[in-house]
Amino acid sequence: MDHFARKLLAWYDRHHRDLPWRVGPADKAEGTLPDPYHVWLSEIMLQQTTVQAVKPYFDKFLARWPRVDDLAAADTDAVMAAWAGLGYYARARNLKKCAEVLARDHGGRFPDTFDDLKALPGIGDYTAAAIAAIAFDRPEAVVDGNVERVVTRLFAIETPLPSAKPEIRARTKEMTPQERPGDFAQAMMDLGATLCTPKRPACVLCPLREECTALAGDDPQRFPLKMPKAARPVRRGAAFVAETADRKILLRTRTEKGLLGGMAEVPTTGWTARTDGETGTDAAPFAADWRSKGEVVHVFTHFELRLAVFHAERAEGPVSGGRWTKIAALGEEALPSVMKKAITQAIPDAFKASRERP
DNA sequence: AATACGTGGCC
DNA sequence: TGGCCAAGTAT
Repeated sequence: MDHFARKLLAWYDRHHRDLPWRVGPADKAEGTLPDPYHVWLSEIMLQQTTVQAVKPYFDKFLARWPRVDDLAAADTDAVMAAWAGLGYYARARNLKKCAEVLARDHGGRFPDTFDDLKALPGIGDYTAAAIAAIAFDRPEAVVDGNVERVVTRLFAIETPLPSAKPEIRARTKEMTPQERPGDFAQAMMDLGATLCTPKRPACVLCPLREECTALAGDDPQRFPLKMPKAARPVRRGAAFVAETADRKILLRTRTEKGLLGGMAEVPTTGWTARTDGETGTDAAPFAADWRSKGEVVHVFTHFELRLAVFHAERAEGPVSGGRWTKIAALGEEALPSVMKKAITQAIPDAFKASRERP
C-alpha cells in the first residue's frame, strides 16, 4: 500500500463521517460490509446532490421500501412522488427500472463487479466503481467531484476539467489500495468534503499536507482548473393555477422524457427565450377569471425560468388531459419544487393545508 | 463530445 | 446577490 493510502486510511479511521448508509471502519474490521441496496440507493441519491439533502430522502425510501424487491414492486408514481424535491428526476425513473431488472434477472441481488453494475440503468462509471468498492471490497478507482479536487491539488494538475479526467483517473487508480478499497474511496470523498474543500481548504489539518504539491505552491485553492461555463439564458412562460370552490386544483403529468419528465405540473405555456415580458392569459387551459399573482423565478442548471402565475377561483368542469386534485392531497403528488413554488404563489397555504390533513 | 438534466445552500 | 458547488448519467 502506498504512502497516500496508508496515511489517508489512518485519518479515515479517526475522522470518518458517520452516515446512515455507511458501515464504519470499526464494524468493517469485524467483516461487516454494508448492504449493497443501501449503498446503491445512497449513491444514486448523492449524484450531484449534497449529503444534507439526501439524508431525509434516504430514510424515507428505506422505511417505505426496505429491500430492492419492495422498490421493484412499488408503483412508479409513488416512487416519483417520494423523490419529488430531490431533482434530476431521471434518477428516480432509472432507480425504479434498475430495481425491476435486479428483481427479475438477478434474484433481487446486486452484481458484484464493475462491468455488471455499470450495465444497469442509472449506474455510470462513478457509481459502478463506488458500489463495487464499498459494497464488495473491489479495488476500483472511484472518481467523483471530491476526488477530482483532492487529486488535482495533490499533483498540482494544471490541465482544466474536463480534459484532466483521464489523468485524474490514472492517478486515482495508482493510489487505490488492494486492501480496504471501499474505505479508501470514502476517505477520499470525506477528505474532499470536510478538509480539501473548494473554498478555504483546511490544509493545516490535512493528513496529506506533506505530500501535496498544490500546498507547496502558493494557492492550493486554485485547483482544479475548470473550463469557463456557458452563460445561463432566461426563459419565460406562464403557469395557471385553477382552483375549484371545493379546494381542488388542476394538475397534469409531464411526458416521460426531458425536463421534469414524468412529474406533475399545473398547466403552463411553453417556456421560451422571448424577452418581451408579455405573458397574457390567452394560452390558459380554459376561459376563467384569471388573476395575475406575480412571478416566480426558478433557476435550473442550464436556464433561468421566470414564470408568470395566474390564479382562478371557482373554476370547474372536466378538462381533458388534466385531473382535479384536492389541495389537501398535494403532498402525495410528484410535484417538483418549481411547481410547488408556482402553486404557493397562487395559494399561499396550499402545502400547509396538505400537511394539516395527512 | 457536448449538452441536458434540479435543487438548495453558501459567501 | 449572483455565481459556484454537491458522491454524475444518458444521449
